[in-house]
Amino acid sequence: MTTHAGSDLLAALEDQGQRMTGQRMLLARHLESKEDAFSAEQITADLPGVGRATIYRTLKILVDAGALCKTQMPDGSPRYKRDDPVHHHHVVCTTCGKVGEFRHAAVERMLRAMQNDVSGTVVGHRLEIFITCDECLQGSSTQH
Amino acid sequence: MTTHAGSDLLAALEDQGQRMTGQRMLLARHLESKEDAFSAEQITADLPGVGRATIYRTLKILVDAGALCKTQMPDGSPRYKRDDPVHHHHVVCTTCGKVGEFRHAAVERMLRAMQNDVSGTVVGHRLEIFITCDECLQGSSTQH
DNA sequence: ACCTTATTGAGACATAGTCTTGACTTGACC
DNA sequence: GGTCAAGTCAAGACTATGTCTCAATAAGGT
Repeated sequence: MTTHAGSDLLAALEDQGQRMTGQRMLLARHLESKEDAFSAEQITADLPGVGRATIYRTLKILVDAGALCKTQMPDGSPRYKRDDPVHHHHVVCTTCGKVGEFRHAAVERMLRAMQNDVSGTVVGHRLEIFITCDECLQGSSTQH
Repeated sequence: MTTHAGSDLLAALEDQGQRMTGQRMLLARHLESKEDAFSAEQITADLPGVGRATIYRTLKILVDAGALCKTQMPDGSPRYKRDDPVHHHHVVCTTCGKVGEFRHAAVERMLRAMQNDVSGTVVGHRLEIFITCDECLQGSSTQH
């Protein structure tokens, strides 16, 4: 067994048949420490020793492998986040940028209904819910 | 009345209290002629006489005014499209890039259910359905 | 230890914008 | 019709998010 204890990200890379390089281990370790959603650029700033191309390349591999989720802010700018690999959607706070997950039966039901309604074959979807989270609501009300 | 016959886009700009400049009229007239979704960059190529910044600025104004819709391809690249101003979502063919609209009770029902489920206040959402449209399906099957 | 092959970093290139600045228009007021 | 402030313009610098190429390096199987 070549499992790297506690790192699902490294495991995901291995599963993809990728080589374990120093940069990837650095990156994986760094991402494990991130609780919140982050931009690729943040990571390049955090890890000046790792090239930009490598970071973008590795993020892409991890997204494709399902070990990382990519979501988009209301303005379209992308954010990455470690997430449950099971299918879900994102709740994004437009104020603080925090990203949460949700699964809701109504969503899946809606998507099934959709399939019968559109002409052509549904191959995917994207759903994001934008909110102002409780913390940000409190923050703005105390500033009154 | 200063209505510009047949141009809801110009009307939208006026409603926003924007000045009617030559560039904006050119742009509006050009957009009226577009049936399908387009990228901002296409427009800059179509109208070499109008500056890039002006085009991006005006598109943004039109999107904010609800006269134009902005949607995103699966890879995140944005497309603009003239659309019904009533609330709807987009069906995007991942093969030919054609963008259609749809409205479905299940979607709105789902969003209402959502409201009660997330912590915070829902301020918006984004939903795109990716399909392979009938034409593209036929095209690929005949190539077999 | 060796050798093949994947991976890396640097930097060019592409796309989608935003921002600044000095010049030019609009449109409102006379 | 002329004046003038404020809004708008084009050019071009700058940012973010990627992708691609290429020469140099490092993994990892044997």
